[in-house]
Amino acid sequence: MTTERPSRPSGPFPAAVTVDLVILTVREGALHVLLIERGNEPFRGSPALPGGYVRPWEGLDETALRELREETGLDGRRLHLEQLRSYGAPDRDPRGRTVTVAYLALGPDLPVPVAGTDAHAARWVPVARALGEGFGLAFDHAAILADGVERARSQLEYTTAATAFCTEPFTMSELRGVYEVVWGISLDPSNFRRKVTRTAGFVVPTGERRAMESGRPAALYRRGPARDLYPPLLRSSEMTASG
Amino acid sequence: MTTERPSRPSGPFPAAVTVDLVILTVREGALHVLLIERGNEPFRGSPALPGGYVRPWEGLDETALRELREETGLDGRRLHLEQLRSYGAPDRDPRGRTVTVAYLALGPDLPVPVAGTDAHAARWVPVARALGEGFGLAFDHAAILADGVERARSQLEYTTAATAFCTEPFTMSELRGVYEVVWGISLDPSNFRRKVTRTAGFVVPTGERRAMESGRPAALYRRGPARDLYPPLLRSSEMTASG
DNA sequence: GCAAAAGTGTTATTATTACACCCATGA
DNA sequence: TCATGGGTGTAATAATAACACTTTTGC
Repeated sequence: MTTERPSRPSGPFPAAVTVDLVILTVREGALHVLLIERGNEPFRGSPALPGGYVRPWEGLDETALRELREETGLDGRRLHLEQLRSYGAPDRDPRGRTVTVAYLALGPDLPVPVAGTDAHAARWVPVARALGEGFGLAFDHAAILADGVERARSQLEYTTAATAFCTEPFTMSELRGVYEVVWGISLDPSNFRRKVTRTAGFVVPTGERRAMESGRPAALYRRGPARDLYPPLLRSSEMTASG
Repeated sequence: MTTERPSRPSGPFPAAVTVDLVILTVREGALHVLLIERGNEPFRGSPALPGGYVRPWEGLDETALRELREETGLDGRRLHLEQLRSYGAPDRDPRGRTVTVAYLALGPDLPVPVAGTDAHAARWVPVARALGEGFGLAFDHAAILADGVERARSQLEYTTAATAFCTEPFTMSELRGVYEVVWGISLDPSNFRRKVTRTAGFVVPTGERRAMESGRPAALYRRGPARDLYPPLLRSSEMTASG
């Protein structure tokens, strides 16, 4: 709280606070989200975003990190993890008033959540399907997921977050593929390369090369220290929509 | 909530949920924030962001709108109002666990909060002072305010939010002044004008003019329908720092 | 050699920047 | 007429977009 309002009877009332995670990755040429299957009512059996209650002694970020570790076995400090926004419609949970703080995590194609301690039926689902008709995401999770995807798209414009989707070391094609998959458009390879390599600190070449299935071997890169992109890499300027 | 975790005893525990408002305006050539003076412990007598408890039947946006109306007497639907982010450090309120959802409101130089029903000692404070040494904002409100200011700066780059600071109708100078005050830099008047007028829907000319203290009368404009700026008006590209 | 993908170069277009200069008004 | 912003024009620079072309691999 922060401001009492003695003149108006509106003191604190108990609410449950949770953290839900929108964990995105790029797999098989499509954006995927990590979903679990609910084991309890309400929405028993429905797919849902992983998440859980904030514990009394935890900060919100801490809860997000813990949930991420529990659900995926991954160290959140090595992923892109940021608070997305909060959702608190009074009827969002039929059991009672809950407010959830959503977090967005971006990571490379993780070895499927099996490492998690209690990864109950966690699985990767293409975002297009999870947001499609009749998929039936629990609660308001479809809206949260949609917001998360939009945030991810925007992050690709102004930050180096795309590298979070790549397993190091990665090729320029792989990085470009992230943009293409997340934005759903095609980018001109040569213009993309120029943009990335000329942005100081976006990627650093390892000097190594990797042979591809076919064609000339590609140079390998790692994430650079830069976090922000200037100038940004705007999707509306669609470099090239060469299907 | 969303995910129970039967294997781990971590059920819901009561937390108070509040909404705090970062209400910004431009006055006398400086960015100001609306602060109240706390009447109760803790931080009794300290300046703080206006805010209050979320009521049982309210959504978060509703609470923000209600608080805005109560504190300033203004209709939030006519201001730029958006969720900023949430803060939930376990020790942020000594009375107990609270999570606050901060909102950012941008408005023209409001007729000082007197209209509010219970505007207890609400006043405009220059942001530079509120964030300065020894000002003593309650709770973690200094961090929230800093985040709000940074968000506002960023919004000016990518959206037409700057018009929210202007009283209609406004002149090009007034709009430019908003950018200069919020960003703390000087902009080249002619380049700024070109940028604004060439962005479809940013502003619409009224056809009227207003005589200034000195010099040629300035054309008047109103907010246009556009919400996003493309291309953006980036502050790093500092048009001109002719300060 | 051929296909395929990496990578380089070149040009046209657009956006940004800097700044010169004219316009309309009050004093 | 002068001082003071408002407002227009223009040229240099930088970024983007489109696309031709060369390189290096596997087969």
